[in-house]
Amino acid sequence: MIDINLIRNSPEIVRESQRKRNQDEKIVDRVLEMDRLWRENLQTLEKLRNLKNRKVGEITVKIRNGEEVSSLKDEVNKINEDIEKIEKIVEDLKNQRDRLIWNIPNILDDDVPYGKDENDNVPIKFWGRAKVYTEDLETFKKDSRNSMEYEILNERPVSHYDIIEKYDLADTMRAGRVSGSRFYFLKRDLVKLELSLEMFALNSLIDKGFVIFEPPFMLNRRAMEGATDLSAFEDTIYKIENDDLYLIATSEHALASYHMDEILEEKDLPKLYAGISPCFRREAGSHGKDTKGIFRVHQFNKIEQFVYCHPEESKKFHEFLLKNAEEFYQKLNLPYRVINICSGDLGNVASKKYDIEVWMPAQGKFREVVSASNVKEYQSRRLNIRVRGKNGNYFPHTLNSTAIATTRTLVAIIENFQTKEGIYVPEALQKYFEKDFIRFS
RNA sequence: GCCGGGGUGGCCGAGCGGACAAGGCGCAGGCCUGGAGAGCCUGUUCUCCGAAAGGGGAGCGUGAGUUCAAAUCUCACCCCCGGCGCCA
Repeated sequence: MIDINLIRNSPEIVRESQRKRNQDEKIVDRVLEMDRLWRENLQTLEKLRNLKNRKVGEITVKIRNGEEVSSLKDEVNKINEDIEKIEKIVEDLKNQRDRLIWNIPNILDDDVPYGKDENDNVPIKFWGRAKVYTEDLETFKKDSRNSMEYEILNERPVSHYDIIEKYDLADTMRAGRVSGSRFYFLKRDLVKLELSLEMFALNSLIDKGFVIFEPPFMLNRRAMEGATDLSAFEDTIYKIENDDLYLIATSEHALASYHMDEILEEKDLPKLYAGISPCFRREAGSHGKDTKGIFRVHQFNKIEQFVYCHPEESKKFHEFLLKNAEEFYQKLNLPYRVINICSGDLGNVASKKYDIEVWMPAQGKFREVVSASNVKEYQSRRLNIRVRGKNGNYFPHTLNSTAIATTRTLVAIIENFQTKEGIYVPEALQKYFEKDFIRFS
């Protein structure tokens, strides 16, 4: 949620942000109008309540003195009728205003490049040596801005889907029967490889000073609404029937609402949290995309970084989170690029976002594995999380970033490290996996 | 799930129909001091009007109700503690 005072005092900033996001800027004027009407009526209401309070005070005094009060009672009853009427109007106006504000996306950071859609995202960093099938070379050179080393493959690597089905490392057919499409049974070595990824990421984050959490996998409506936005409720979030509960789509949701309605102490900032949890996503509106295998699924496990910090430090921590995530992929030796998400492709909650995309040699594309967002005070306002400051309380900034999303990283490993005989296990995972190779049999 | 006990400000805690939610702790500012401490004063949630000084309104787990008046009474729901039951 953005600050109503920002809309009141600098509506042009909000309009500009809306324009760059390709979103309605007239909403700003509707908010201002509702706000004006609300304040007008609130004034009237408060004057009436003040009058009533004074009358009730008179009654108190008179009763003490044993005087007659029935005419005063009648007066108060009359005022109460007026109060009741105008209370409804005020409440209604405030709800209308707040619903509008609630739906305004976060104000864009100055660093966000202008763009219409994902094609305008700006690659800013490249790392590693990619394996590129000859037919993909042109795409690769374009997408890597000619800034990455590569080696040519004369044969296209086998898709992760074919490998996991053929060697029984996962079963999506039976999962389809018992749960539906986009579900999977992970099996055999892939289960252990996933656990190795998780241990690797958790231990690294502990070393960097993060406190690790396994959060609740369901949240109530208030917490979920504070952590997400309305479009997430429609496209992403699973609702539990008969209960006020919603399945988290990432542990970010739980870690953001962890401090809901609290006032934090300045000396306790920054708070570096890491969550490990399954992520449940409806994937509504993604029909036809990545329908096979485990790349885009309704349920996967993820280790997430989350930070609460002083507003002046969020820029710094955004880079910190990205650096941590990059380190994981470097240690896994997976070639990647970092992109700065453009205004038209940015989600409502983020003010600025980086994605890490790993080169997938079987798909011949860079694919998203990490998303790192600076949310600034958008979530802390919605969740009513404040920091006690010397000159009054303020809203902390929150940030989140994937550390490792297991299924997508498994896909990256299968695509990048396969041979005819099996899959090489990245060195960083070997001490957890206890083998260096998954042999096809 | 059942039977008790409870939910008050940043924290502790009194109030259990009537005048500003007592008191304490913590924190911030001021006075005092050579400096600190002690002591004294003010402030410590949200919100509206106001340039400010200042003034108003709301707020006692949540929501409804009774009353001129509700932290206080009634009802429903949520959460915490204890006991019983069930249970991986």
